[in-house]
Amino acid sequence: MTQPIFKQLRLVEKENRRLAIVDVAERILNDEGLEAVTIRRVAKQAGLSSGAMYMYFKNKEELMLCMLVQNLRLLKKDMSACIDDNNPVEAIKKMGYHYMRYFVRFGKHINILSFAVKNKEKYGDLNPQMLSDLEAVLSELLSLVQGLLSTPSMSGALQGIPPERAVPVLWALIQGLVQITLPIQSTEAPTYNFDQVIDDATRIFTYRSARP
Amino acid sequence: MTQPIFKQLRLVEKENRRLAIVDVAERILNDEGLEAVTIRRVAKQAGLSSGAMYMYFKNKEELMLCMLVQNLRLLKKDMSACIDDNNPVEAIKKMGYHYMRYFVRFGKHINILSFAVKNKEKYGDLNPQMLSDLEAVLSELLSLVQGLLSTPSMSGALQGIPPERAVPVLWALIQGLVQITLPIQSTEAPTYNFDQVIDDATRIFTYRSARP
Amino acid sequence: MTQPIFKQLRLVEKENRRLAIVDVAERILNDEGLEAVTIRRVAKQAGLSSGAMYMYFKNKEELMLCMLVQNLRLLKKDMSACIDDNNPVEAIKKMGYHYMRYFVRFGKHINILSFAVKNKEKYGDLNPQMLSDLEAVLSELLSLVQGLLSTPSMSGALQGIPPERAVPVLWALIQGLVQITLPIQSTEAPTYNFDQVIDDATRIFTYRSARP
Amino acid sequence: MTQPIFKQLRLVEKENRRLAIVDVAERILNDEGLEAVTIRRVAKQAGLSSGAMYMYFKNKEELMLCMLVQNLRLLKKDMSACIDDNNPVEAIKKMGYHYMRYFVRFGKHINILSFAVKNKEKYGDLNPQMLSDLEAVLSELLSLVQGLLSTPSMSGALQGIPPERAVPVLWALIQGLVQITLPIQSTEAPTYNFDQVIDDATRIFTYRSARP
DNA sequence: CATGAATGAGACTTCATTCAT
DNA sequence: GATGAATGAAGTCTCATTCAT
Repeated sequence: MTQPIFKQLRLVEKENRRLAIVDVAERILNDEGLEAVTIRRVAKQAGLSSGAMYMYFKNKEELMLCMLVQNLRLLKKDMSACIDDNNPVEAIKKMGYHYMRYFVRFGKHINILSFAVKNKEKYGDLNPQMLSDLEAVLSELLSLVQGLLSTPSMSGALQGIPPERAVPVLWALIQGLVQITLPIQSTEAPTYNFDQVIDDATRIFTYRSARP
Repeated sequence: MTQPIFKQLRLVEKENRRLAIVDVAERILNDEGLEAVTIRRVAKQAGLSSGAMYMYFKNKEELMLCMLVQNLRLLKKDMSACIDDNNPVEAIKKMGYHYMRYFVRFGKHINILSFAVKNKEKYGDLNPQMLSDLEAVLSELLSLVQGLLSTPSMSGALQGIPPERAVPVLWALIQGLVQITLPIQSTEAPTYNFDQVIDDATRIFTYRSARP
Repeated sequence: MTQPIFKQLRLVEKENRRLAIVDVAERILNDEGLEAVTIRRVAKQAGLSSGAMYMYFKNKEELMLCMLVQNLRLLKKDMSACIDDNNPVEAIKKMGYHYMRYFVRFGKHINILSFAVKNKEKYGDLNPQMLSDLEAVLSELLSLVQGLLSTPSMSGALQGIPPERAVPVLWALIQGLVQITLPIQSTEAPTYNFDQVIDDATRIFTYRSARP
Repeated sequence: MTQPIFKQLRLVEKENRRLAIVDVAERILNDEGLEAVTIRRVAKQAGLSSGAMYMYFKNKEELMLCMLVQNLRLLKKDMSACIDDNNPVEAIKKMGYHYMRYFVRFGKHINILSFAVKNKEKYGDLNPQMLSDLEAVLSELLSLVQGLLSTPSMSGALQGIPPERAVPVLWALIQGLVQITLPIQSTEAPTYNFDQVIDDATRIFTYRSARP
């Protein structure tokens, strides 16, 4: 009867070490780019042998997936804090800002959805637990946005389009904005600026809601 | 007197072979993803030795750049055909459609802008001709969209935001839409559909212009 | 408590394998010339995959440097054994002989000094430990020669030139002798013979010391 | 009867073009180092196709050999101008200076003798004409030095050693001096200086001749 | 549990040389 | 004579992954 508890503790420790490794991997991703995220480098910086990595992740792919889920959870947490039914326009802007930060951290390197989809085809043998975690956090994110679009004050802007259908539009707008302004912003003479563009976008997008 | 003609013919042939190689590279990009686009594989599928590739492209980077420019030209051609000042909303939709096709073909794998920016820093020695070609086609594309947004019937939707500032918003929206709907669409039970989403988006985006 | 010992043993083994690889590289250098010393060939003859070479040497350059240091250490050991303050002339001859052997083994292919200088510029990231080893053994070698030239019985031959300035002259003479006699000696009908030439050289060089 | 003249002219032209190519190769050797001397690069800079190179040189090896002979001829010409029976010591210094210049130009990259010997083994099929040219110019060079050492005023320094045996000693000294001082001289804080070292060397070497 | 040596494939790239045109 | 496209081998190096210890 004591065994199960032991085992459980072991599992918890293992999960913690997993997270620690993911942290290291993320730091490398940020500091040196996607190509620098190699099993060896992560292992070394995590104080492990490269062989040991395979005790925590079946694959390099699984490590990447784990990073993705981790980051999406963070994004969800940040976005949750933005909800403000009294001022959905402002909330949208804030969400956009958090998405940008997520994008800079992670999304820049790995596209969520194409990753998920592509890998479902190729690596059908990825950890199913992790895949369902991914789906879970994704749907939570969408719910967040949908909740926002369901506030009465937004209905004007949506022009009768049901919120669940407006979600992808809003999400797409934000993602597109980030992607398009980000690389330009790092130029010497940036022609666009994220803050301004997102401001314009929300103005256009929420025209009706502004003056009900 | 015949020599120059000969040489010119040679050059034309060479250019054709370049394009053929780019075609092969693109096929691989589509079928197997970005990482599969290696000099070796392209060469083999093009029926060349890997060494011969360097007769046509100084670099792997130059090959990629060549693909990018090629695709953007196609996109511009397709978009140009959509211009319709009498019905800018419809034009936007069509452009979105073409952008989607471009994105499926190419943009999915390589982000234009981040590519351009990153490489300007790292590979200052890329074929300058090609780089200026890239800049040219990019600015032409932007002009197209800007032209569209400058039609009187659009001014309502923009709410006083000058067209040049609305361009990135529109572009971002389209790009975002494509990215977000595309991978989901290829799922077994797609929850979104590109055509519908872009329809909703234009409805929201151009609310004012619809009923002046 | 046993772990550290284990690790140490591992390190010793690794160092031994390094040396074994250097041995192989040297054999190739001797048998087939400098250009034949490629990572691939060394690896194959050492019974390794080319990839494995990079466990022992960060670079091809590091391998070369390792060979160089190894050989200079041998040279120094051999030269040290020649010191004989009572008969510096004979000592010089013996040193010349050892330098010749070193030269045949290694120096023929790679010029110490130009290697050291060139690489300090280009590869500032070479193993610093090894670079300092190189400098150490080089200065020890120079000290040896300088010590020899500082014996009172040599002062006559130097004609007031301080020993530290005579060092390069002597060294150069020996290096030049070796280089010039060696290739000719391997001809079918050698016109010069190292032993005779070095004999003549010391006679000329140390004229005064011979009859004080 | 006219044919032979034609052919002869053709041959002269061909020889001239050969020399032009050698010139180009040498420029590359000087400017960019030995590894930069590739058939392609030489061809391009000479305004030829790479294929055409093989009309003038059977091999890359033959091109190198041609460069070598060319340079030795230049060296011989320069050295010839130094002969001064009244002041052989000064003449030796000047010869050393010219050897240094030759060395910087060419010898630095390719060792005469080891080249000659090695290639006689490996490439027995090198142009025999050229090989005999090489031998000829080499022996002329040795004669020059030998002539210098045969002047009466030198006999003291040689201590009875016949001039033909002193030749390699002197040559070796010079070659060694150049090799040893040159790389150090390009350091930031050069410890040796060619002019000074050669001065010291001649002082030691010609002790007797200075004060008969 | 953990190590790290080793593999084997593959990445990009350059080169001397040949040969159809 | 001359071209330049093409080859094939070789170069250095990195990586995910496995396995004896």
